[in-house]
Amino acid sequence: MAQSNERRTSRRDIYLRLRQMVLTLELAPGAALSENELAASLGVSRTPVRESLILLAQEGLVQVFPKIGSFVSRVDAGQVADAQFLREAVELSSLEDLPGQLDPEIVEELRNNLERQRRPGLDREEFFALDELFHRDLMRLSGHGNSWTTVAAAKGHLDRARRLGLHGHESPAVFADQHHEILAAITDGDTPGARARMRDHLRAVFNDIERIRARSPELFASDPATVPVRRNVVVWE
Amino acid sequence: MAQSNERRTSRRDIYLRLRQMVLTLELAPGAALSENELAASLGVSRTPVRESLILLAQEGLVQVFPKIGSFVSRVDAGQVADAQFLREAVELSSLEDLPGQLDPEIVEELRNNLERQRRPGLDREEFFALDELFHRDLMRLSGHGNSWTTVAAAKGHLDRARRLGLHGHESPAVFADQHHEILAAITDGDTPGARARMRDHLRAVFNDIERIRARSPELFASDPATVPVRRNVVVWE
DNA sequence: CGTGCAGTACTTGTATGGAAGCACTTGTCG
DNA sequence: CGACAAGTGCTTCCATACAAGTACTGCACG
Repeated sequence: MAQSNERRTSRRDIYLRLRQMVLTLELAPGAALSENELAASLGVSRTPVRESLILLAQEGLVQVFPKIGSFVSRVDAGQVADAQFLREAVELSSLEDLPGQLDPEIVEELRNNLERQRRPGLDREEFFALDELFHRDLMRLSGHGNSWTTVAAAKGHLDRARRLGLHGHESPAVFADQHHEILAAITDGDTPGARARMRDHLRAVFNDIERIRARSPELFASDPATVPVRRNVVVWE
Repeated sequence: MAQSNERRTSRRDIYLRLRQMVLTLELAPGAALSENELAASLGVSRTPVRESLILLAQEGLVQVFPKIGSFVSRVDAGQVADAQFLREAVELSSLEDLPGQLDPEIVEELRNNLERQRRPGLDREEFFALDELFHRDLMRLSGHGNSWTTVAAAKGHLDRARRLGLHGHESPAVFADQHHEILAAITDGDTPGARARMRDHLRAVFNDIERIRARSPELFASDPATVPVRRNVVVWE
């Protein structure tokens, strides 16, 4: 896209880096952040760090309590459900707008993507990256690629919950199969079938979450207005 | 909601104020902003102003060009269409999840709202505020009130376009009638009817935009990568 | 008169120093 | 021993100074 337009700036780097760390659970839900610490460890001043935290706070990925502290937000079950609803509504509606003739370039890309999803020895993050691209390209097929951006921004909590779900022995192969069926229905021109399979797929993803929530409740927010805990002294190394 | 939780902070005030000014067109699309000027006129330092602009930039309501300037973003036809798609998908899907027994409190609120929409002498901003609440409450009926927040955040461009559309002699009465029909279908338990009327309503809103775009093209972005113009020297007084 | 170049006035980005506030710790007094 | 209060150390917020970069302005020169 307008890649040359966006000048490289320290804030953008830090923002993307922190965001990735939160989404991949490298920064665990509930972890305490600190402008000073982050600034020191990232080698910049507090300003770009602080501005990044503010952006992440607007996305709901961190919580900032004035004069108290900043924390990686716990996975909120309500927000997960909201993101699920939003995503389902948008992705299913998008299927209704599929054109008669699919863009062969995107279809080719989707097929390549699917093949890579089946590659053995795929690690979790690689699979998630492919999954993200797959769903985005599906929406590009119907000309709603930009709306995927909004969905992607809103589903931070959902993504973290999914990563928790795949933390164990879950295999991504099941999801890859579902992806395959969805694409098959689309290329067959079977819109109702595509809708049904897409809905089943998204719900399957969602159902995993309740399972993991029962297993690791401490990563989820119990109360919408959670009380922040003071920084636990964690000596690393 | 958690009103007492959010402490009053200078940044939050400024952010909300600027956002309102952009959405109500008090700050016209394309207008040049300046951290220094805004800070001076708002009586604070650059910091909270700057942080607010960064947030608004993430919402797409302003554009910040490093070392060049900040500008109220022009209404982007693409973003308007994206917002329309998103909103339609979410609001229509929400209707599918309506419970058998509607919350009487919300229904009552919706009825009161409708009555006020018909009050003669209603000005534009009053109508928009009521419209906003009406659609939000509709989603609350199906338990998706939180998702409205996401939609509301994404439809900034759509809202500005709508305000342009109602700048002329348009009467909100037509929309109030449509609102009435939607609510009637819902309380009758006629979900398909509600869907159809809601879709017509949202499309009617959208169609107005193309009309106004033909009339005032300068407020719309011609090119996705618009070239910012240097601040025009406007001496006031 | 046209053209190029240096100067200037502005912009946002980053760094840094208090200001204000919260929570825990510790000492003191009943 | 228990309770209360001052102290300490941390946090984020805000203000401000400087750095880096852009675009316009006006003058000199061909």
